[in-house]
Amino acid sequence: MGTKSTVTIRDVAADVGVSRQTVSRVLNKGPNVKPAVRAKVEASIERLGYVPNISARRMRGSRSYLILAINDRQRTYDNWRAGRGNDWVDQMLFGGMTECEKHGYHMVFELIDTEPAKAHAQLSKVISELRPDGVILTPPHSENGDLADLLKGQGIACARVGRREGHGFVDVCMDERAAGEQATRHLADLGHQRIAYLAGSSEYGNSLMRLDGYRAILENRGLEQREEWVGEGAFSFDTASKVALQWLKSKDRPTAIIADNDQMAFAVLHTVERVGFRIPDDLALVSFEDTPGVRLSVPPMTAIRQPTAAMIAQACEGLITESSGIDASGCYEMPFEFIERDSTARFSQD
Amino acid sequence: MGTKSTVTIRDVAADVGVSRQTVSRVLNKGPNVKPAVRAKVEASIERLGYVPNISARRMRGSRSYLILAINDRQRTYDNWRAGRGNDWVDQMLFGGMTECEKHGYHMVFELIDTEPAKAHAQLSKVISELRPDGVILTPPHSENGDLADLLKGQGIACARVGRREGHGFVDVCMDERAAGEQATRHLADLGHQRIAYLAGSSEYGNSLMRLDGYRAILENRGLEQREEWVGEGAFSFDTASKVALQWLKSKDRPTAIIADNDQMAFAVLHTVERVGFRIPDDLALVSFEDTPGVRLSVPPMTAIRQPTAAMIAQACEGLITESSGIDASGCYEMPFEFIERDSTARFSQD
DNA sequence: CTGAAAGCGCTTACAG
DNA sequence: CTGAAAGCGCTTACAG
Repeated sequence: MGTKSTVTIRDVAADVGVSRQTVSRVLNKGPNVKPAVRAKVEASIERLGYVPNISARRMRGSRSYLILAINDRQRTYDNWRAGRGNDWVDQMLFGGMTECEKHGYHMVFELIDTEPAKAHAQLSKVISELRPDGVILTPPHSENGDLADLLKGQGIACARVGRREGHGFVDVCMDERAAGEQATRHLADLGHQRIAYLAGSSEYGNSLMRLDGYRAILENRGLEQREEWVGEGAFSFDTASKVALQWLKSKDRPTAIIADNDQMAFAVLHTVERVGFRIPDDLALVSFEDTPGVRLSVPPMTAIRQPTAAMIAQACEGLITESSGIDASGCYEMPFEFIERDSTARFSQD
Repeated sequence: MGTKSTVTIRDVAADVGVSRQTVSRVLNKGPNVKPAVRAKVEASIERLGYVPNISARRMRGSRSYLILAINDRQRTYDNWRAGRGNDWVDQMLFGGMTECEKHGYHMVFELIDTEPAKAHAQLSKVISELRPDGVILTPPHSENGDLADLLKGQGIACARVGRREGHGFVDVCMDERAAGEQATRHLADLGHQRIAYLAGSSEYGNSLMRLDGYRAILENRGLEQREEWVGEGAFSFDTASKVALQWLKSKDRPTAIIADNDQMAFAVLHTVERVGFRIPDDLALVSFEDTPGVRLSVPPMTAIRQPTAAMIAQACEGLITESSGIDASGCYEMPFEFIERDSTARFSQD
């Protein structure tokens, strides 16, 4: 029905015999429409196949029905080019599009540069062009205060992934500390006594929180803590390989390693192979991202799974609520998953 | 600069002391502006930080600067949920966003259902809302004539992935036959004489073309062709496993298998492991998609890599050209890549 | 080469 | 509860 060239609010108004404003009120679920009139308008909309034009809506109106999700250009391109199969973007879209659709919104995904000055200019440009109702910032842009200020200055709601302040922002995160605890507890429960932690970067707040969780469990279970069992892997394959090699060659070597991201977990995997050990028999391994490669590795890895889709969905919901004038700022902590696979097993003193 | 609340064309006009139409002409690179005036306007735009509002542009104007890319909802959700790491969507975005950005366009990605009636209604809705200048249809929607008609009926340019007709459409594809030839030639060059082909579905045109390429090389090289060496794997892991098992258990078994997609290639990998053979020593294997998992498998697989990003970029370019009133319809065949990894090796009669 | 007028399809105050 | 008017920021004919 109604695939005629273009049905406008005017056609519906004429069809029902009311003014355009009345149709607009029905569309926007406004008050002050007699139920009978509302019903007639709704019927006409259905029959004519009328769909509001988003561009027109946002001209005079205040809402654009657009949520803009921003990722870092460099990292995203690197991933795409490498075809590494990191599914961060997919999970963002999954969560974001699903949520937006529920509310009649559309998600637009854009990339901006890491470099602060460029990032500012590019974000400024895209919000001027698109005038989204809300913007989602992911790391590292979620850490950039200028960007957040720009958005707030233009009256655009802003969600930040991986932040936890709230205060005017829709912040979404996961409980990193609990994730660190979970990984460590799992290994302790399996009987491991010498558990090493391959950290990403001490500048990365979330890394620190996970590490806190690790330490808390070690403390709690009375397991040995050694400074050299906390390594700096710099989120890099090569650096992580070196650290892992050192650990594996040491006597009293760790029997389990927790890696702060998948890249480093793969480094451990390769290093273990190189020295002729086996996972999980000689070493248990837990990773922290659960990108697809982790499921296909040999053996498949036990991992913490970040709730990317859930975080973005929550961000969208918050942003959409905000743009209807209701305060939805705050910090939303989404539950992570822990997925046991074959890279961890009971430690057997042989 | 110019992060004031909102700079409009009016501000620029006032700043330079010309009319809004003149500014509009400069913006749209129209003729009939004195170079000196053009320069002054451009300088003012730069200084004021003016950025055209896309919604306003598409109201009176004919262009929306939006390209809509449509994927199948079911398949996309399945992939996302499974976290299988299929990077189709990523490659679409990679090619599409890069190209759109060059032309000042934005890409919007949307999902519609497979079921024809729903697909029609959903596409109709989203184009009414967004009024994109062009729409990219991917399989299976690219095969749906109704959808193409809907778009053309509304005067929206349409690109189709995997079609080759042209005729009013911007069709993009890869040379499937040549890909089939390439995979087969590679194996023949390595000395394989008994090469089997694990086909997807005979209803899928691209499958048939690849198969043609396979047969052509066999013919050309004088290699044995057996009917039972062309198996129907239905693009499914389980079905493909059965076919592969039968092949591997037969005497005079094939020494190489070409699989029509990665799912089936993985099935072969697992089956080989199950019967105690090794790849590439006992069997060479080539796959046809090169999703990320293929690079992480043990061993990494030799594969044809579909030019997804290039196809979508080409589709965007064609669509943008069309929307400026120039005919860009036709069939664009993009080059595929062939990536040799460790699942193929010289056949040694031992 | 440049500008005054009209209008795209909606929503926002403002009357009634 | 409903409608007549104005206007969002642009571009499109149409004059000059």
